[in-house]
Amino acid sequence: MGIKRTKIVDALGLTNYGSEINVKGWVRTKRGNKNVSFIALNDGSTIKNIQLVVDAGTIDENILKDVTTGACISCVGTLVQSQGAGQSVEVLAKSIEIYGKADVNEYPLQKKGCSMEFLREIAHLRPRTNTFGAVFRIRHNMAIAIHKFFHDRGFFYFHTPIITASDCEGAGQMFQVTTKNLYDLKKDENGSIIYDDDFFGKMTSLTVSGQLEGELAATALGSIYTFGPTFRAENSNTPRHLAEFWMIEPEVAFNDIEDNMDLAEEFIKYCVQWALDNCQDDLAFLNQMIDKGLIERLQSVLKAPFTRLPYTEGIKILEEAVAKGKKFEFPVYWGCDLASEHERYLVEEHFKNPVILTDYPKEIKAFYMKQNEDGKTVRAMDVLFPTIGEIIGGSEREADYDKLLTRIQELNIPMKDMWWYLDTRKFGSCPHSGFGLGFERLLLFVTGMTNIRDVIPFPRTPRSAEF
RNA sequence: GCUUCUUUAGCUCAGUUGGUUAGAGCACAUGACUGUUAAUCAUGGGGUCCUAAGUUCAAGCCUUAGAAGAAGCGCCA
Repeated sequence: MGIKRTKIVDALGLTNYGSEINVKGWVRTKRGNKNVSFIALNDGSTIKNIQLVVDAGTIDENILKDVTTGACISCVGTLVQSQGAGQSVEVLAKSIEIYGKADVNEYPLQKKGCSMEFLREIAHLRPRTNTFGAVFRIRHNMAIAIHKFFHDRGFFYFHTPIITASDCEGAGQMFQVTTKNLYDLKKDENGSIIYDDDFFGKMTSLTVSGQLEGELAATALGSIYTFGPTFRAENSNTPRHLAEFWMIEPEVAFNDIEDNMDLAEEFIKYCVQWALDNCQDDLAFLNQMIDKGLIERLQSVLKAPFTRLPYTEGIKILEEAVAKGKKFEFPVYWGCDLASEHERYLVEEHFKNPVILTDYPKEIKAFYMKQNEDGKTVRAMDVLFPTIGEIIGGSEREADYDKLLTRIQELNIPMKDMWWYLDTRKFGSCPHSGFGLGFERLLLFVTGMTNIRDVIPFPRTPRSAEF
């Protein structure tokens, strides 16, 4: 053929009508009559298809009959202005080469009407759909936005380990990592498994958070962020949980809780703005097909500051709501952990705006959070979004060695896992803050998808690790 | 893990009080149409009604158990 391939995203912007062009991609639909056929071709470079026009007799019938939905083809033709209404540019086909046929009786993707559940069962093919093409292009763009946001502000991308020997990183259940023969486990006299001969010589697991190591980096490089896979072995069956997900965890020396909130809010707004600026076609599609209010909701998040509210004030609002007759399944009182119905009331009914809740009772938050002077609360912050709930959890960290040690001992956290973490407070301790943002939860918000299994290419959830 | 719901054609679904041969749209095949936009129109093929046991003269429909999926909740990001 000899003509260099043009990506469809570029071809659609060309105006040098009459010149020869080569496009390659997967057939979405073919339609027409005995005089002319129309082929909608997509190569993933954009959600838009390019239309190939085949005049009768131009292309061998035997080739044309293999141009079916799902087939992969290469087409050389003339770039022309479209006579039809749906597009401005199209390709008048001169020759078509079939790269890969797709048997119409076996190819599972339909032109319309597939449920998200069905597409999950064919996750190896679902990126070829409009919806998942859009989602995964946006996913890429969000990853780029995240790196650009932090890089532009002098943060360093820091790689924390995926395999860890500490079992106290968070409250989450962990996946164990071992090369031991599980059919023949050696045990000591107490029945405990002996790990001396395991690969690392001790029990190891997949990380549930890079935060503790991230803090080590922040106390050296100043401002860092992590962005990597994270694993939780919780038996969580919800549209907001994955066993394997990606998390972004910035950690900044000398930031207090206010700086931390500023960073979180600026960060989320930057990502949303990036999507609006760089993913217009994909967002327009999702806005039309998945969620009619998507673009408007994205724009509205950018307009107003997030509502910032101490936990104690939040409890007051909830108690007032109960007094006025609002019914909650779980009781509201100072000290209670907020259930999602409580969070949703604050975000979706009371404020109708993203809410950053701060200063939670220390009993319901992690050991490393900085204790307030009141002796009761800690400088935690949760960023709560409509429908998806907690999108960010973070805090100012406890910088005082004695306070942190006391808290660790109160909670019976083993020192063998904590000595190196405590050293950051022992040697040149500094105030610092950070947070964790669930990448897929951000994507839920940005794409309007409602199930987290549909914003990651190959979801891992309880009883599901296919592909 | 708890609660609820769902499972019928390749896909999305309907199926009345238990009653004779289980339906529709899309997809697919064939045909029609001189430019279609999820093309349209006509005709046609296509079924382990999730699995097992039970009740009944008779079960897609009722009962019990199981499986898979989803939603709500808990845990959290």
